[in-house]
Amino acid sequence: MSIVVQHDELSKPVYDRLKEMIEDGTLAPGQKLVQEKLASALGVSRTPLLKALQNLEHEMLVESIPRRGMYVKKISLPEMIQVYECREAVECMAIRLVIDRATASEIQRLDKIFEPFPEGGKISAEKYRKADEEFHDLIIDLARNPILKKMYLLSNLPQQVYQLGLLRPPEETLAEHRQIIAAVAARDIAAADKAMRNHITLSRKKLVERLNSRQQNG
Amino acid sequence: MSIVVQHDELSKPVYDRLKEMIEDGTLAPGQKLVQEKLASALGVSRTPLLKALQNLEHEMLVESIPRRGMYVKKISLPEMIQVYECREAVECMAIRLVIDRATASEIQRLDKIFEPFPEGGKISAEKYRKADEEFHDLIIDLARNPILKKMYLLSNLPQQVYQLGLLRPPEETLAEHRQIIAAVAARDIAAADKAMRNHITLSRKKLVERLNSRQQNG
DNA sequence: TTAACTTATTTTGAATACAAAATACAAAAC
DNA sequence: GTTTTGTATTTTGTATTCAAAATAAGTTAA
Repeated sequence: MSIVVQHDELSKPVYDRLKEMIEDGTLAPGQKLVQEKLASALGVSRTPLLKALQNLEHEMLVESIPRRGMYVKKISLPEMIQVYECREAVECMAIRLVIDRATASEIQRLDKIFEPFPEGGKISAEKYRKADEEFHDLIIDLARNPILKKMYLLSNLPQQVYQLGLLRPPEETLAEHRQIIAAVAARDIAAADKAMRNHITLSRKKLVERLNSRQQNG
Repeated sequence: MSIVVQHDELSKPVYDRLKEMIEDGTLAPGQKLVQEKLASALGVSRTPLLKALQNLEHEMLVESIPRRGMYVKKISLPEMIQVYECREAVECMAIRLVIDRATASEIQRLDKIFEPFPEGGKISAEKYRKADEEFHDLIIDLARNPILKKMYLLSNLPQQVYQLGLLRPPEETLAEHRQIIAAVAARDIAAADKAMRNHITLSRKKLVERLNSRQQNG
């Protein structure tokens, strides 16, 4: 018998806390993270803090400039477009794997996520944002590929998009989500790929438009 | 005027050296990496070594078990299959971006890689392996998406496959490479996606076969 | 007033020190 | 002979210290 006891590392809770603080804006994009100050604020030494910061750097939530310091990542519009291209890569593959591996009841779970949003009904932006996140997260989980999930986390920055307001109205994307689910339920890989690709591409195009108009104006 | 001097960090050369040692087998898969010993062998302290090891952990070349130690990653067959699924995700997207962004002369560079291997001629396994690597690397570069490239590096473990011998004979994959290039040259996204997906899927299927037969036998 | 140079302070990167946990080893019990 | 228990050693994770580089502040010269 082997009962392995999960062992604590100080850098783990520090990592979690920092991630929270970045996501809720306590640590603002572009802000410098002075190690000594952050460490003492969190009640730890620089060693575990640094490990946590390095993890966040790999997830692109923090940016390090050698000998200068670490900063909360401020994502640019071109980078955001790149992120959406990555999401297209990861999620279109994920949906294929879901079709291959998910049971009927697991696919039903996808459907249930959007039950609270009936056709034509009024939609709460915050609730819908959470449902959207849950939907994409569940797809990755049902794909049952931990490495792909790691990649997904790497392209999981679009919370920053949501903080600027939704890219597209829920009424528009809700229908797309339902199309994806229908294709998965029918185990139709080509249709699911197409629906997912369309869903992500449309959002990306919004970003491209914004980039172009910004370049023309100023 | 501002001349920014590239500043050295000790962890960088340590990282490079460790990566080499893992890839050439000096550090064998499964081997424990005792920090003090490795550090003194490399002539540095544990601090920069640890940073290098953490980077390698993120690239899945090293595995860390908290409080126990760090080990050279020993990739399993199921994981290798997952890697190929990730490659399908990343490279199928990359080929789309290449069609969108690469110039004609850049596409020619893809073609030149396989010039040394004429139809029906004898093929050196080692030379072909390098050409194959160069081909996939160039596709990622021509996709001009740094984040996607980061993902690609994460799924770039298949050197370990090559060390066990080629998965499929060069004669077989050479034709597939040429199909991909032709589709890109014709700027045919659907054909390129299909050719790339086919190319990677066939290799993956070999791995699945191997996994299944191993489960049956022992 | 602005610019350039000096000096002081802060901050990073690396080395060292230390405590807690894991491992290895040896003696004792079965 | 095998298993268990207690002890010594090793190794990790964290804290601290230190030197070098970057930043900020202050001073002098144009």
